[in-house]
Amino acid sequence: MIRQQEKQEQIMIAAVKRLSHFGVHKTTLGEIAEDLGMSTQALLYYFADKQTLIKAVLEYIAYGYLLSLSKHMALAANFEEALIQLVETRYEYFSRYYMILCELIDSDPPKTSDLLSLKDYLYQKERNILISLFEDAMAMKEVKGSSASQVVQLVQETLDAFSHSVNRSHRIPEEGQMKQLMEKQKDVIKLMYKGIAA
Amino acid sequence: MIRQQEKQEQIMIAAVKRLSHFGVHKTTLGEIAEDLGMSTQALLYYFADKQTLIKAVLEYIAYGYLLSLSKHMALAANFEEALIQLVETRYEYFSRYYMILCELIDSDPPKTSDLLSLKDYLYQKERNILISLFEDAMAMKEVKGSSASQVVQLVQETLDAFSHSVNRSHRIPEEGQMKQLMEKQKDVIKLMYKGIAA
DNA sequence: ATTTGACTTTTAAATATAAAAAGTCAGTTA
DNA sequence: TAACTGACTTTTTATATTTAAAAGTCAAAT
Repeated sequence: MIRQQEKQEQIMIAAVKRLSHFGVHKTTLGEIAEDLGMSTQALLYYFADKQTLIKAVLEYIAYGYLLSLSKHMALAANFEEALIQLVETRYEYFSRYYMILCELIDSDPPKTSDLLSLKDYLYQKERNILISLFEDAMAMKEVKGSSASQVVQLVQETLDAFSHSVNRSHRIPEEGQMKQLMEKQKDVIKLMYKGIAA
Repeated sequence: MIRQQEKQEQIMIAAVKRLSHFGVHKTTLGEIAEDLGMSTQALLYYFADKQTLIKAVLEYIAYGYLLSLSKHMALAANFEEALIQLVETRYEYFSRYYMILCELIDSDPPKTSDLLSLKDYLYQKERNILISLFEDAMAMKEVKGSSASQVVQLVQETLDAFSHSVNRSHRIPEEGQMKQLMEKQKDVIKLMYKGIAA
């Protein structure tokens, strides 16, 4: 029982490494297994199939993101700072796991509803964190009173829009391009913030 | 001489029709020629090759866009209205010529510098129109004093980002999806406007 | 409970083939 | 001589065929 979980974690760690370097398509179960000195079939014993493993990896990443986001948000002195932290945390995770994420987010044959619902879940969680902070900011008269969920959703969608504009044309994006994008996101967010600030 | 230009225009009109329905890849010179009751080679007499024809078509569209934009902008009572007109005019052209535009904007083998520079040209012209209006608005104390070109560029890039987020996954976007996108763009623009309003 | 060996099925990459479209050009037509 | 055609070559695109690799199954072994 205990060993089982340990092994699963080992596999996931190895999988994350491979996947974040080469993406889903260019990573085989055999390679992940080899990194751990085990056979493909042995690996399959712990994860029913590739899809299951990938789902586990994504949940692992999502969990880490939400944790990191909460931490950074907690440190922010006000809502504007929190928004900047949001952009930075998104950037960090997006560029670290770019290869995995983009293959799954904008895959041509729409992926299993499993993954879509994970995305929705993540989106929802992130929104809840932001809404809560926005409401605090309203209470503190930092921002004008308005529909928290509406404003927050717009923020999310705007950041998403910018993210989408990255990987156009299937090339691997350069580090610099990513950073530049983040700066743009910050600029827009700051301007939007001015629009809601009290 | 006169006839030459006439014929070229006829061809361009026919080309625009075909291209805006089926896009560049799915439209052949033969089809365009057939619509006009002429042979492919006859058509080739007026346009050296396909690329040249397409370039002409794009310039035609770009010209129309800038004209339409100027007209709508002139009617706007203030800068905020002008921005809304910008979103609407973009939407109109983007959805009308979607098939042509997206194939050229996000083509995998980066298209000839010809087309890229046309895009830059269009971008620049649009920016100039906006900068001029922004400066007027500054003079009228409608908006806070700030770097016109910086603000305008941010507006352009934000709208672009949203446009990019459409055609993900290569499907033909639905009318409703497009409209929804435009509404999002308006929301963001309005919020950004609040951030710059005096 | 965990792993392996021998297997089948599925998916992806590489190659070849055929068809359509693009483009050339000498020569005809008005 | 501007406008076009016919016969042609080259290029691109689509489709089928093959090949190899990866994914997945399962009875049997440890």
